[in-house]
Amino acid sequence: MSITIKDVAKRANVSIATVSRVLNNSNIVEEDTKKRVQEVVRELMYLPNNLGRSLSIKRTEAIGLILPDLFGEFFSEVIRGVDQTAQHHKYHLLVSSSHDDRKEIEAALQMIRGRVDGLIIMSADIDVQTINKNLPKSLPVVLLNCQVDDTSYDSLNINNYYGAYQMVSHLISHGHKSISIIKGPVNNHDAEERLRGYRQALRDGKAQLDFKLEYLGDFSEASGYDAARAMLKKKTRPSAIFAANDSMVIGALSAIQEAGVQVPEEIALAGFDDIPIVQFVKPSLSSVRVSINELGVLAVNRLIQAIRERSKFIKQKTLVPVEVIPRESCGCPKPPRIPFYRTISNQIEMSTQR
Amino acid sequence: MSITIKDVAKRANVSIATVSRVLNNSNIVEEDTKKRVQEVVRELMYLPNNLGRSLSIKRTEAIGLILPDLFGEFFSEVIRGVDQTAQHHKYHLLVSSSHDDRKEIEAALQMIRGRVDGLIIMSADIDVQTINKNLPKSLPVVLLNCQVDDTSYDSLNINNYYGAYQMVSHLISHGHKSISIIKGPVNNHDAEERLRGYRQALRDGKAQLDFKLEYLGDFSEASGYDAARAMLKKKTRPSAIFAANDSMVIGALSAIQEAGVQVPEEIALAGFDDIPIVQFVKPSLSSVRVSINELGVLAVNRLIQAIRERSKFIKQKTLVPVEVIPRESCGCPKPPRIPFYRTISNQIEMSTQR
DNA sequence: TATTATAATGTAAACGTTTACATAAGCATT
DNA sequence: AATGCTTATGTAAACGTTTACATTATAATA
Repeated sequence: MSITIKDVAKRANVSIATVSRVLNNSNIVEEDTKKRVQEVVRELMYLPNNLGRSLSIKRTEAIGLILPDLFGEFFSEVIRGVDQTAQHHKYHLLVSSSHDDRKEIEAALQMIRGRVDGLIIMSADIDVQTINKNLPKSLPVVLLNCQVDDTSYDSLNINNYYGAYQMVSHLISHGHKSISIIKGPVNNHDAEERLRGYRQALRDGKAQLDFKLEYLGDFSEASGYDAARAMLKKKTRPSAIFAANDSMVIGALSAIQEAGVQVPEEIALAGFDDIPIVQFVKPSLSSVRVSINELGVLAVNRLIQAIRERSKFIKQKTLVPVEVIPRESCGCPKPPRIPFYRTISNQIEMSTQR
Repeated sequence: MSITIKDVAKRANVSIATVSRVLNNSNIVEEDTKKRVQEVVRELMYLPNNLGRSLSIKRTEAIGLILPDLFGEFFSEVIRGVDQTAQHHKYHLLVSSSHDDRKEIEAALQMIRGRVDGLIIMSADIDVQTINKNLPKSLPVVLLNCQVDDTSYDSLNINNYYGAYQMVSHLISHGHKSISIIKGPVNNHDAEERLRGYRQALRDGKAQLDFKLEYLGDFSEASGYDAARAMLKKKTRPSAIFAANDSMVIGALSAIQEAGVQVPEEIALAGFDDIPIVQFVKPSLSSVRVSINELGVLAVNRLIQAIRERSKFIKQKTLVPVEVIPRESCGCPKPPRIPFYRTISNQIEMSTQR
């Protein structure tokens, strides 16, 4: 069927060892034979088989990435960061998705096993057991935004606490003393951390810390809308609102504008995540940008280090930095719009232009 | 190092063949031995090695996808379609990116070779030679939106012609007789096809076909802006504008609104690609949606067929259907906004909620 | 009881590489 | 001329599986 190293060896009148040496340009092969072998390789259009090679050298020179989904801008950004960094380290990338489904996660782990030298896993509800059961202990693994308490895996998490802290501190620096929060759902780890950051910023900034200022939301636009309506009904309303995510801040904005209240003059707004829409609404919304790309970059760097150092590698928990993006809604001037290269249109054209 | 089938065999006092049979639950193994082997497998936490397996059975049960980039909503959508369909067919997915770079494309092809049973390639400037040189003739390949004239590869392309034709016909159905086009760059295949569709629709719809109505653009927002300004300066202006992509239609909208002209009352607008922003601007913009997801689905289906049928498989060129999405800018009522699940925010939360 | 069919298991080759080791040839050194 | 060193090449084992074929044990048949 396919042309193998044996065919080349036979045709060039050498042993397969010599052919292999030529291919991996080992320097101990005579110029003459080298030429002859290369000639035959071209002639037969021989292409080495990676499976055989990997099996032999016990390396695949590829790393794996398992995501809950491959869909949407967030995961796309992760993939991009991972891809670029992997390529930079001369590693190839293998992507798989789990759809946050127990069965599929196991299938993904099993499929990827043996095909990669290391693995990055991003999944909300993966547990250490599942990983242990489906991956050899020897395979380097980095967990991305997984909520595992276990210290037996290296892990990276978004610094929700610090992001919220920074954003709220920024609001305080605008002179706000009474800042409400629209919280995320209970038992959500991100939400809890963001709340914690909010509270600490109030304490440190000597602003009003009061449970009355805390409203419950569930990360949905609707819950943000409801929370803002509730605030506006009160006798005294806060001078600023920090929502635990952007969806809720958008909902809140609707409610506030409906009530004829001016943003940011009468009430300032800030969110979290920096989703694309926040820069298109009016006024543009201040938010905390999660450097998703960097998430991927860091993950790969940790992983490669783990692969290289093997048992010497020290596992740790890393917090990925975030960045406050001030816009009109907190009282800052509107920054320039992001470049257009992000849009589908341009991508299609980029991919089809010669 | 790692536990292999031999370790299991030794421990269970059977041959590796028997262990293999148990693992692939061949039915010709006695219940007793089966139990014993399974016991040992659990005990040693044995995990079969995929490389060895694939090498032996000459199948990997994976397909590859090579994209120009892994970044952004467009490719993300492609990946999603491919991923889902592959999973449906019990194939795993391996993704790699080329960055539209000659060297990287070759590296990607070489790396993926042997690791997959079939390959989907999406790249603007790949040529048949490169593929031939780096992939065995026996590997099934499907080309996605590549401009290759060669018939030796199965290929899928977006139906630019029909999309433009449909959109312009839609404008005509609104009563427009004088419809301008802002063309894409010359020598761009997509642009040419969209222009062709525009002209044919005018012919068939008995609307005014006149080179004076055709303005040159380069797919950029700025070029759309310029083209619209030029139109507005003329004595008689068209009653509708069809831009060859959405970026340009957004630029045109700016120019038109600056001039104080009403959309769609005084001039109607339509674009191509259906990028996310078009539904957020005011008025929302009618566009042609490229079913990117379907692109991926179709590609996988073709590929799997090619893998299954091998030499019996008949290569062809397929055009992927597109869909007109009427919105306010062409005079249609505003359709409901797309659900919010597409945004980064929700994805983060979805991926971290338990 | 001898023969044959069936079922369970083992043996070994195969998949396509790499590489430690062996071999052989050439050459310089004594 | 014998020895050792270098260099080029070959041999064969190894990587971890699957599987055709061989072997053995067991049951069914005459």
